Amino acid sequence: MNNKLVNRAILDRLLFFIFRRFHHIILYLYDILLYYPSNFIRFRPVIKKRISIKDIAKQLNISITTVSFVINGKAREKNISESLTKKVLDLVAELNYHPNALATSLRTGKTKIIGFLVDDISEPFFAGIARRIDEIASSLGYKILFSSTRNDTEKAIELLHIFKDRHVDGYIMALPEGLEEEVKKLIQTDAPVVLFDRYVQDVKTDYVIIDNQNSTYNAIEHLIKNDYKNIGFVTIDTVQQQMVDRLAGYEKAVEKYNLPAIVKKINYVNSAESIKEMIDFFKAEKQLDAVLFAANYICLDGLRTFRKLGIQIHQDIAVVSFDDFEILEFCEPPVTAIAQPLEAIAENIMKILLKKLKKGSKSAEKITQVSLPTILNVRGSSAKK
Amino acid sequence: MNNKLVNRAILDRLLFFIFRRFHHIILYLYDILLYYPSNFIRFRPVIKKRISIKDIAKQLNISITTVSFVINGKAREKNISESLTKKVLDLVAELNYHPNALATSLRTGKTKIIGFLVDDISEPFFAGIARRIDEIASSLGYKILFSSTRNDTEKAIELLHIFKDRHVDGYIMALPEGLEEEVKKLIQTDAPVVLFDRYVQDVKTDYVIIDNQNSTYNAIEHLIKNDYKNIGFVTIDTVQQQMVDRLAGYEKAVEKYNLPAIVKKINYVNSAESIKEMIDFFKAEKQLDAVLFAANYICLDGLRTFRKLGIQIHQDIAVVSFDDFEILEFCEPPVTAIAQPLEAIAENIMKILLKKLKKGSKSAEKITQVSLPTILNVRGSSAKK
DNA sequence: CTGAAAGCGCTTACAG
DNA sequence: CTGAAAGCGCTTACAG
Repeated sequence: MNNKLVNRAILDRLLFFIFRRFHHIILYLYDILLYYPSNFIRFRPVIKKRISIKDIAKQLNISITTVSFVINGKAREKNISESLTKKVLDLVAELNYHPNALATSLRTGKTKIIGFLVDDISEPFFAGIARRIDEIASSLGYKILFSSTRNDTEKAIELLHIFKDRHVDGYIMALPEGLEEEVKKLIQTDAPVVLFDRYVQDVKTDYVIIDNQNSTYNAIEHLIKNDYKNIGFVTIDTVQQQMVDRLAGYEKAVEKYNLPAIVKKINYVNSAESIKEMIDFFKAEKQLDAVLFAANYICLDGLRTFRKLGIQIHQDIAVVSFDDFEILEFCEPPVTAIAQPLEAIAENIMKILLKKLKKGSKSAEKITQVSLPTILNVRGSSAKK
Repeated sequence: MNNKLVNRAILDRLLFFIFRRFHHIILYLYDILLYYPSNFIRFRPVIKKRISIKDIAKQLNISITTVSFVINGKAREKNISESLTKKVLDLVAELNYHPNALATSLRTGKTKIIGFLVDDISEPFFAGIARRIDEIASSLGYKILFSSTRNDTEKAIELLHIFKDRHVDGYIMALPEGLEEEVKKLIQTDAPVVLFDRYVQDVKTDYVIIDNQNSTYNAIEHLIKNDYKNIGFVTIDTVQQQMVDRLAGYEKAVEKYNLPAIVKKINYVNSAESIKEMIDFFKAEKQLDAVLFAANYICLDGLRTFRKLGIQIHQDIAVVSFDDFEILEFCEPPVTAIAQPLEAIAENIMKILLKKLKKGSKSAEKITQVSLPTILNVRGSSAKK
């Protein structure tokens, strides 16, 4: 019964008062006693505790320094004998020891965590990027912490701060509106940041986008070659650079071929409102023989509009979608689409980020800005008249 | 020039040899000097360093203990005077101090990170759950670390270990095949684990699933009420409990109404192979007037099969899909579907997990197993003959 | 070739 | 009502 009361706290106090200078030595002896209790006195069962570098060192009677070096693959560099190295590695394997990542992080300042911030992780495009980024990151020992801003600037700023507090090593984000200044500040602290999907002329940083202007230009040229002459362009009313660029590509193409520019800029609130606006648009512009929808959700609403108006794809109007998604394959006929190269986008993001991560936070690095080509998946909806 | 060389390392050494016992006091003086260099000697600009609890304490001339208590809202509890509390909070706000989450985690053993493990984060169902879980978690100070197993058992086990090494506070997972033993081990260590989507009879743990059996039962009953008499069921050949339950619901329904059970179990490898098998099936079973596809990807392949065979939805065969997804709305006519309640699933997962997180890791807790009802979205594909 | 010890930035049991 | 100090589990500059 009394043995139970002999716990570390009480022992500590006693030892402290007996002889302060030998505190550590005595504690050490006490530890031995804890580890091999049966050799000394009857003791309550040893509590299973997470094994640490100290335990490894103790069992081999060497210092934790040596253990640390071996574990971190610095055995050769630090001239640690092969036999000792092997002993350490064997024990590590035997005890299934894994270093505490938290302690390592606190010490080194690196967490091997990357923050991933997008509007909504459940959007297929972002979810697709997330999966691919995670795959590359995981293979290199990094993990992804994600969050969705849900188009809320306040929330986005807060999330950025949370990432910072948690010491993420790097940031990947589809820049939310209103976060330009925060991101600038972040970049000034030498934090590795890679943007994708959107970019802002004003924010000088690394990013990976697609070549929006040429994508729409090529799509429109494809329609023109298939004899379409009244080609509409449905987009949203925004200053977002990628949407501006898509429109510019359209305008460039129709101008070059001397065709009329028929543009509808939806004041996007939600799907229902958007459909209403499109109904008016398509009713007013009966001469249209083709249309390009500037993004997946716009195209979705466009297809819904066609249903309501009884408009037949291809038969009544040729259709091209910016962004490719499964539904397009199931339309009758299937819809031609500009596809974003998810794989390439993810790879480029990670390539840039990892380069920055490796370099350490020395500033004055070069900025890498990548613009990737898209693929035009030609289907029945844009076939020759 | 020489001033530049007066760096902390050298000073440390000197101090160390001069008088070891006063080391700390001297260092403290040195710190003052660092902070107010202009008062003493010409010094290079102070390096901007991350502000810590120490800095707050030093500036107010109080102990870090007090600062810590105030920051953690224990001021009242620890009887710290209101005026001092205010002083601390003011300085914290002024200096924009944020505690280092890493240090807190190392000390407390809590990371406020939840590990989220699924087959593929880019699948709409998982991505949808991910977003909702993140929202609830974020509002409570937790963050989500995710990874995709890609149906690789080895990888899944590794990922689980990585989560463990990173000390996630809890786990949410759609149990991958072959991970039963690992998860059992995890649960034995009192780690909070909540499964969803799948479950295994054998693994006693908390989970949130949907009521698979009743879902298919109701859907079949719906078809029967609309006069369908030869109802097929297309599923995959698997022992996964949720698929077994879906089949059971079907079988129960046709048995009750004395109808034939016409079941196709696909040996699922990929979409192309699956379509091949379905083509054979539908060619052989011409008498079918309705079919229920047991999951979204099966339904997708079913729809592709219909295209190839020129089978018209509803006109030739009534269709119901287990899982609702956007494409179904765009079919002609739109397809009836059993919809999983994403919101409710996410909420239940988090409710259970948070309860376990709060309790601390005392074992002998009750196990919560939730089975949620689904919604049958009735559309044109299953209308009366 | 190896080890003692400081320190990353917190929390908290004690002491007064 | 407040503080000194140990300790979470690592890494690494020094010392020998």
